[in-house]
Amino acid sequence: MAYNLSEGSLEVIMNGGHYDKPVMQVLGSKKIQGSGANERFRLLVSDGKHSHSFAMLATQLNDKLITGELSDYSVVQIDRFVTSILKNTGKGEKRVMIILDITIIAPGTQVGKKLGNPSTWTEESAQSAPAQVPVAKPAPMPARPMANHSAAPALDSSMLSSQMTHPIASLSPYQNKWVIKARVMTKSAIRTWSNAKGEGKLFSMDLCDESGEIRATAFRNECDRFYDMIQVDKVYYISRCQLKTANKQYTSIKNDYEMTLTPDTVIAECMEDASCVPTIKYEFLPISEIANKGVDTILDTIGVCKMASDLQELTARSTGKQLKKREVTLVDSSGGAIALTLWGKEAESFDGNANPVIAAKGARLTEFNGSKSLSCLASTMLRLNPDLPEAHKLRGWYDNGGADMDVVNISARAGGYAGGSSDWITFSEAEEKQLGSGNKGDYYSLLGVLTFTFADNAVYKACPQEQCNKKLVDQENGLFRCEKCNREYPNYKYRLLLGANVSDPTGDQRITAFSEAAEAMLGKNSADIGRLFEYDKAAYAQLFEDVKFRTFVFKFRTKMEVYSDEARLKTTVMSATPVDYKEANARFIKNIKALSGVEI
DNA sequence: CCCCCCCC
Repeated sequence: MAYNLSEGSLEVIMNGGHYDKPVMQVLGSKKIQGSGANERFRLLVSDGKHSHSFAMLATQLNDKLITGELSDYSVVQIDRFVTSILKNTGKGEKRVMIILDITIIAPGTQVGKKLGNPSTWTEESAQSAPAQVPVAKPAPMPARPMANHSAAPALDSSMLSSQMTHPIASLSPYQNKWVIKARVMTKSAIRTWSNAKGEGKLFSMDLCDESGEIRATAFRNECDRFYDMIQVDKVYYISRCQLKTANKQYTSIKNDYEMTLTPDTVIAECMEDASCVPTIKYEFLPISEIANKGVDTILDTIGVCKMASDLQELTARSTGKQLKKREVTLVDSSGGAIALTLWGKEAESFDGNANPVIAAKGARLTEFNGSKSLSCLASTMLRLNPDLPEAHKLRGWYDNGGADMDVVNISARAGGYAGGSSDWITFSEAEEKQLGSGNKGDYYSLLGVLTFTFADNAVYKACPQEQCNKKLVDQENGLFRCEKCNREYPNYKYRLLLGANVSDPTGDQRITAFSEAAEAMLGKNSADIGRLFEYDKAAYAQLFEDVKFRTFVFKFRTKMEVYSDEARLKTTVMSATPVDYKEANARFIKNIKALSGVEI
């Protein structure tokens, strides 16, 4: 089969002209920076006449390279691209093409060879080539910042066309003459800080265009100057910011750099058609797949708000700060449900009565008591009933039976059956990970055998008050005293405090189980066990014999505690459930697959 | 220059 490359298109593009949907061949690719989500690739392309490694792949197309879909020798149609002039490359100006959209006409394996005999395109060939189109220059900027530092009028936006702006993906600290045309995806509230280095205030915003995204932060004066002007979803021309390397630790924005607004920064709203600038880019993860992600992952998801809690007010233990939160439960057609925690004003104003669709960008995955949920950060963007295809699809699904669908709640609390949301580990793994050594205590699940129970003193007379489970002191006069309530009662309730040993193939652990967990293991409630203890010592002893060597799925909380100068792990049973062997086998098979790479 | 993002 013959492939028609757009011969001569490269020349036109390198001279700053436009060529509609050129067909080129990919001859090579090279990673030029970043890793993971921040990788960026350069392509060696040929139009059959010339070849040149001036093409950069917009990051959203990286997958095509990584998956091999876009391989060497592929013939592609470049559906959309922008060019940008890079300065300070050591050789003066250098034009690059950023590929925004691509159609693979023929895979590399099918083409299998270099087409034609392209010569390497050089600056010299540029000069010798007829200048068919005037070279687009970066937009003219005012020579100096406006004296009054007013933001808006400094730029005559009519002088700018999208052709004269720079793609966000091309920005770097080595080049300062640029104008971007970008949409504000998110804008934070103003925050103040005070530390050893000083104090101040700031807000940040996340910007995007066709080529990529970037975070911009405004401090102190710039914070005052731009905060009111910047509106989410609007498109602005922005220039003269300082670029620096982004600290990936604090953002999920896909860019190696971030920008800081300076006294010279100019921002003007784009008043013309800005439909070419994309709106927020989501990478929605189906809710059922969120459980597979690691804690602290920042992710996007969309779901219908099935339930919303009341507004809760609480005090942060660490900072003493007053907090307001509301927990909403999101469901989607993947059959998953997850809790999303809203904070502050967002929590206050939220109304879940009409079961809105919620799109969340940049929520953080957290884990508590072994179950996962999402939490909003200051930078998380929530949209209610957004005009997105995914949202309309979900609405239709929910209103036509989805509301009644059985869902697996990833955020189900421990104590009940947690729906298999957290992995089982072994005692040796718990030790390796030094679980329990932190301040907060750690939670883990484990498949283990109860090898010994300390039956003596496993049952005690507890304060009859519902919330108080304190052990009572027998006054020997028919009354029982609770030290905690500072009262005497004629009655009591039985509670359990069961010490036991649990073993698994890698080790064993002394554990403590309180009433609910102990009842689950012993298969009798505390009151019945209390009666046996009083009236049928043999049956009581037998109960603790019978439970020995039974296997449970334990959920533990473990924490290092010091008893008379000796550090010891205190491990409490949060829940103990009988083994569902079908589910257990599914876990083991999954592990074997993961470890061996062998399909079973 | 922030980088905290909370709680059960």
